[in-house]
Amino acid sequence: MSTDLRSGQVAEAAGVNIQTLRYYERRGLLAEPERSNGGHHLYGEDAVTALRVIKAAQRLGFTLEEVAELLEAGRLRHGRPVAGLQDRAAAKLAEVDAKIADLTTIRTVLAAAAEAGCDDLTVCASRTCCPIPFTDLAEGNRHAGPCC
Amino acid sequence: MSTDLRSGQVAEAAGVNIQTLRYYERRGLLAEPERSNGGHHLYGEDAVTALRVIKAAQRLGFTLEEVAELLEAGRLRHGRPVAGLQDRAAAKLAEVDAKIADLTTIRTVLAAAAEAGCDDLTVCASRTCCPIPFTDLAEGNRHAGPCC
DNA sequence: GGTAGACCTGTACCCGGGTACCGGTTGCAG
DNA sequence: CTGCAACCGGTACCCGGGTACAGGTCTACC
Repeated sequence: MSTDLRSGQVAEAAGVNIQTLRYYERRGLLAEPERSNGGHHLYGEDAVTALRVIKAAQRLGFTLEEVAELLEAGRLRHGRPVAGLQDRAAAKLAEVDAKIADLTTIRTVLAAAAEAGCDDLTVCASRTCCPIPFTDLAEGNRHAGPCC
Repeated sequence: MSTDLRSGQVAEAAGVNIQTLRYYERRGLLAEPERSNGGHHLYGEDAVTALRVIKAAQRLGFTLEEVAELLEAGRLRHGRPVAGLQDRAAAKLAEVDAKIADLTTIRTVLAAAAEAGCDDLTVCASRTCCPIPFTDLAEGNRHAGPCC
């Protein structure tokens, strides 16, 4: 019933490079499929789904390592509850929120810089009228508002 | 008048690693300073400021290469207007906005996944009730809302 | 059964942004 | 004047996420 796909077809269908497919297999994100007599990989439809899942998780902000854990957890979870998708999604949600907040700060600063007509960073850095909070930004502070 | 600082002191003051200091010099982000007879770098206070500027720009989302261009542009600009900080800040602002929008989408999806009680990605991917839009996400689509 | 094109494995390289190690000077305090 | 920390340049390595290339094999179609 598995509609025997070749690697090129799978890669194509999922929109990834063949090398990437191989790479995911090496990293354990994708199960090694059946082989033809000659050693060619023979995938089922589910491989395409799996790739899409990986890509989706990646876009949700998970690293490949996290994706691997997530899939592994899913595979093992049968019955007993492993700290699974739910918890991790919640944690990732917090991360994403933090990142959004951070970018929002940055947005504010950039907008201020654009509006204030800053033109040269090195000059701005020594003028008190510049809205860029160099020191705070350098230290990676959140919630750093314009200084003046 | 330059309060002759040594590399360790500069690095310390700016909160970076000495190797990083060297690295920035190699990349042309930082002017090579005076040297002592023995070849030790002798920095002025301005080096610390320069480092802070670099770090700030980096946190605003500029790559080191962009920072280098920005500084270069500032240095050359004297008089005639080069496409300087202003334009780039505006462009970067757009990028940041796009990134925020993207993350917001992701946030929505993660929240939905958490709420729907998804537990296993591979299982979810084949159930229509899962709110994760695998296909859309895989293709990197913006504005991909929950599918059901 | 020949041949084009897809596929195989293995290894090496790319990017950005650093960081680490090494063996050899310098600077400064005691 | 000695000893030790700090510094020097150069090179090599790290991370994450791939991508490329070489040289050999398989499949499918004519």
